[in-house]
Amino acid sequence: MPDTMPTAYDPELVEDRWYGYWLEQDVMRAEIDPEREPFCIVIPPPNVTGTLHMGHALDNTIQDLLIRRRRMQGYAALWLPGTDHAGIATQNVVEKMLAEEGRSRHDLGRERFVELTWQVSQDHKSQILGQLRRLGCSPDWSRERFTLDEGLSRAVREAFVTLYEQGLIYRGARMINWCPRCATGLSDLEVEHADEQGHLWHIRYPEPDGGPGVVVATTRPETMLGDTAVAAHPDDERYAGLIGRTVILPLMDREIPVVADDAVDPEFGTGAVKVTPAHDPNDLEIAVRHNLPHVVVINDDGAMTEEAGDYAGLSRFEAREQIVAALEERGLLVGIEDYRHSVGHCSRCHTILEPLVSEQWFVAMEPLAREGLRAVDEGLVRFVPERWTRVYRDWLEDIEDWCISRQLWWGHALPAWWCESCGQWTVSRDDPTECLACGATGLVPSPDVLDTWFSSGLWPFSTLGWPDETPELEYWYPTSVLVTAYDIIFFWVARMIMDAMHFTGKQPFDVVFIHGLVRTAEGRKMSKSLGTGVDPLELMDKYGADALRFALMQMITHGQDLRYSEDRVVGARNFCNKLWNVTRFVVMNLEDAPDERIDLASADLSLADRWILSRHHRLLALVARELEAYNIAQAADALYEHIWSEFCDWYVELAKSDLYEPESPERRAVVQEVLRTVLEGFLPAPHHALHHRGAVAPARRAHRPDRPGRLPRGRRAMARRRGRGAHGRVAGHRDGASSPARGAHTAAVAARAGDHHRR
RNA sequence: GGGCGGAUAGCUCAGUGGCUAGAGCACCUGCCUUACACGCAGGGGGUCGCAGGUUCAAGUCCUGCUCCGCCCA
Repeated sequence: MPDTMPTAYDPELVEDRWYGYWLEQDVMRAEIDPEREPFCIVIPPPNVTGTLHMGHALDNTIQDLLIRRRRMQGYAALWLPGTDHAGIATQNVVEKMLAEEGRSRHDLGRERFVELTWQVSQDHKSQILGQLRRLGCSPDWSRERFTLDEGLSRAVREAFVTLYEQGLIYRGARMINWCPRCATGLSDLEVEHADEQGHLWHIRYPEPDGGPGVVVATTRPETMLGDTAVAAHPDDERYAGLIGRTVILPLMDREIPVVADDAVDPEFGTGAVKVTPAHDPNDLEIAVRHNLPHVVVINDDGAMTEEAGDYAGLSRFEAREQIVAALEERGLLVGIEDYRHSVGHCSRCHTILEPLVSEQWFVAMEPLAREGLRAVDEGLVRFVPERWTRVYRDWLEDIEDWCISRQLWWGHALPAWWCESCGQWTVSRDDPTECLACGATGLVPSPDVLDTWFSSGLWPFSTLGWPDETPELEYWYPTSVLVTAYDIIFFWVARMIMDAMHFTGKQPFDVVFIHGLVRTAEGRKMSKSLGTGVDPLELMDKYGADALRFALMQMITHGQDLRYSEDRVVGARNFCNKLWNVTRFVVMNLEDAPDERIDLASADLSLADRWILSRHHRLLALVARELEAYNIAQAADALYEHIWSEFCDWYVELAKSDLYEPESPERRAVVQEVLRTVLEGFLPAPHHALHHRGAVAPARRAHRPDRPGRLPRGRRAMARRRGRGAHGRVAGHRDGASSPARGAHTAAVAARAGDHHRR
């Protein structure tokens, strides 16, 4: 046996092979079973924008740990895999590909662009799923979903139409964030604010009679062309005399009023501000209060409109330069100061956004937010760590309506049709042939698609068959745990909770386990474009999937970002090697052990025997407790400590004399029994290896019911011995984790240990 | 401006009022001892961010402050 076990652990020899074996044995499939308790995790669907990064490796390692543990405990444990079409993100990826060839999406046209994006996304999807397999993940592959597949698209329509019928989706002209490059509206969440060094330009707006007028300060002089007023605080004595009078808007020679408004901060700039209702949300509010007209001077594409007079057609940046120059020439530029201010950028392409008034579709969030708050208030959803509850709550308590329409090509079509006859919208579950308002035919489908997060919000129940009342939904929903990073609490977690409460009347999951982001050793963000990304595939090739997984598990802190360094994976790989070798040692020394187990409770135990058994039971209890509390790193560290420092360094060393020169055959047999008992505690597989030397039928032990009231749990053979494949053939068991090959060293060790204690 | 998190060994981090504050990595010394050199035995290394307070006892609880990071507006 030892001659077929190399002295150094070699993941390549076992990982693929065992994954294939699990597939062959169908151990990942979850089936509805009224005799068992359901347990369900739906995967946070990776975006089909590319391949998996370290964050995914972390997220999915945790999920695999949780699902394997429950599977081994006898639950009907479903881990539902899938991917997200990721609307704007994927569209951007494909547009960048085209840009490299000097083409744009418009060169292809909508139909061909969407076709291309399908190809690209399918390509990414298969890579992603392959990476999950490489990582050793054990979802039920037969239930894989994609946000754009037929069933989920139907769920999206159902949700949209229902909200519309309930008056919670409406269409209207509102000021929204507009990305001139993507040429679409965005939600508030898709805006990335960054402090940038800019200028505060002080511009004089003279009085019609040539009087000095007022000096306003602005960071965006190009918008002045659309000014329809100047405003000052009502208590600001500097401008008391000007309120109610007019000034001349330079360059446009338009007479505009000076108004008093509480919203003006007297401390900012000169205390007088220009009012551009069409291009600034705060100015729009002032305009509403003072009944001011709107003048649109910047277009959808970021160029100046006809309303911009001499500047029409220029880009907003060129216009700024020329306007500043023109003002200076006319002596109206009173001063320029350096000024750091926050600028909104498109979270996908980083273009500076324009606030524009635009006709879009919105979800009225307030009623939904109330339901979302109820979910946490009543304890239906529990955040782990608990402090994220407040982050979630604060956002919901102060929520704005959600702009859900996107002027993109990649995504779910908005189920709305425009009637050219009466100008009304028809919103419908099925493609309508005539206008619901006037009955006219010739409806024009909306060209818009939905915000990608609209479909993600339905994910926990749409993947289980909603809106149909499927057996899966009935059995596994609400799901058990959601595992995700804190950066998508608003985008995704909150919306899932609100949608679930609204559409299903139940929480989408009982627990949200929030983890941090994987950062570089220096604490920087990992990013492919910055060259700071680390490819999990490369690490797995170098050290094995288990080493990566165990390293990640050890690094998990509650909600803290974790700093990755390769040293950690090396350490975990060494631990894998330790496990391999102690297994080797035990296997070698149990060649002649009897199949009959010794009852340690009545055996004549040495001090060392009693010590290690006591430490071992303490470890099993500790791991179980830590995992129930989602203290994954603590569980991993406890295992590491116990296996290495207690079992290997002390017990195995002490056992050698009893094995090599025993006082009596009985003594030797007892030590052998202790060795296998402890080893099985964290590595169930040797159980088989030790008992299948001869002709013992694997099935007998594999199906040993080891807990009354539960269905039999399988045990996995240690079938790595070449030429003895039969020993590893354990048919029909449902245990997907107990192989020393992969699961054993990471998730399954922890899961197994915890499970052991539960019995 | 509001909120959250962090500050403990050179680095990354545990530490849930109670023994001499721990681990991994790194470093130093000695070992290829028949499970493992991806290893073994041993060693050095700390003003627990600062200042107060509570307590028989504080890295841990309270107050204030400093610095770093993140989120929101």
